[in-house]
Amino acid sequence: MFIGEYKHNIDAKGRMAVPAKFRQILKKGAVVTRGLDNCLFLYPKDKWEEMAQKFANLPISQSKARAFARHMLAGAVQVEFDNQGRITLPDYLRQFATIKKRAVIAGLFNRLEVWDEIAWEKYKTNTEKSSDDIAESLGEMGV
Amino acid sequence: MFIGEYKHNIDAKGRMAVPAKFRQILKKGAVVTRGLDNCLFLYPKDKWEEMAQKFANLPISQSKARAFARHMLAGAVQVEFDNQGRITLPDYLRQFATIKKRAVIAGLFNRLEVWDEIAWEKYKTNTEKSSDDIAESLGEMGV
DNA sequence: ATTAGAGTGGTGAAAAGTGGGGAATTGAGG
DNA sequence: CCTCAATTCCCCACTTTTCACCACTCTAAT
Repeated sequence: MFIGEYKHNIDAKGRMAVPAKFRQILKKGAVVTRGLDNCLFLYPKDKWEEMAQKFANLPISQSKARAFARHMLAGAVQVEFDNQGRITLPDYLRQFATIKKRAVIAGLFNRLEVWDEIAWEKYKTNTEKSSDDIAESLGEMGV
Repeated sequence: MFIGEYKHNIDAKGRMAVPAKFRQILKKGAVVTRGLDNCLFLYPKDKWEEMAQKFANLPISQSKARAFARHMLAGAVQVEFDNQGRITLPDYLRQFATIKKRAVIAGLFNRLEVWDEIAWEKYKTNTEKSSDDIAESLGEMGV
């Protein structure tokens, strides 16, 4: 599955190389969508459909649920690989994540996340400061 | 299992020799990740997957859970041994643990820890002074 | 003293990442 | 229906990094 942290460039045409070790998994199809914390989520197609099903089944009566479903579902695109193992990220997704040139790809087990490099560094320093909190939370999460 | 303390060098390419007596255990695969107190954790693959499964299933909707999953999962890499019994530590992990050249490998029963030598010495002197106090607190945790 | 195992360092070939050019496609205007 | 421009996509070429392999040193044990 997906783990690790990779720094890649995005060229003028919005193309981004996917780490080689993940291409095999994504070969059957991949879906990118708006994620949380201003990053993009990239799912293998089958995993995506499973998630989409969950979002679609959220109670339609609650406005928060509707907003979340729209966020995740309406922003999704299926992406294809070129011969160099790159995918093209549409403008509106790059803008959403404020990705200019340097991007970070993070493996989160069953999905990849795509971050603007600076945003990623900021997020890390912010959350590492509270790493004690996080460690304490281990108990709460049953780890 | 893993016990003991070893001082090894890391070369310009980020390669570090793993103590020979542990290689057999890690032969089937090993995963390094950001640990706590600014050191790295090294787990046998099967042990790690067990943990990763828990991280991956944390609720995606809670920001604390996302932060923790990113710390542990995005910080992880599967490492392979070369013919000399070395593993390569990626830049971002060496930076995280502030490891330059001299590293300490410590056996913690079911995991190995990798420390920058100086950080390790500091940590030891700090905790040795207060180890009596620590021992007192352990009682509260049922040790 | 010799040998075997462990740790360290360097070198060359292969793979991965990056950038750009040209053909094919699409869509609008004549 | 045809032409032209704009965009997309595919392919080629270059650069950088990674990985596998080889060689040396040091320690320890026979």
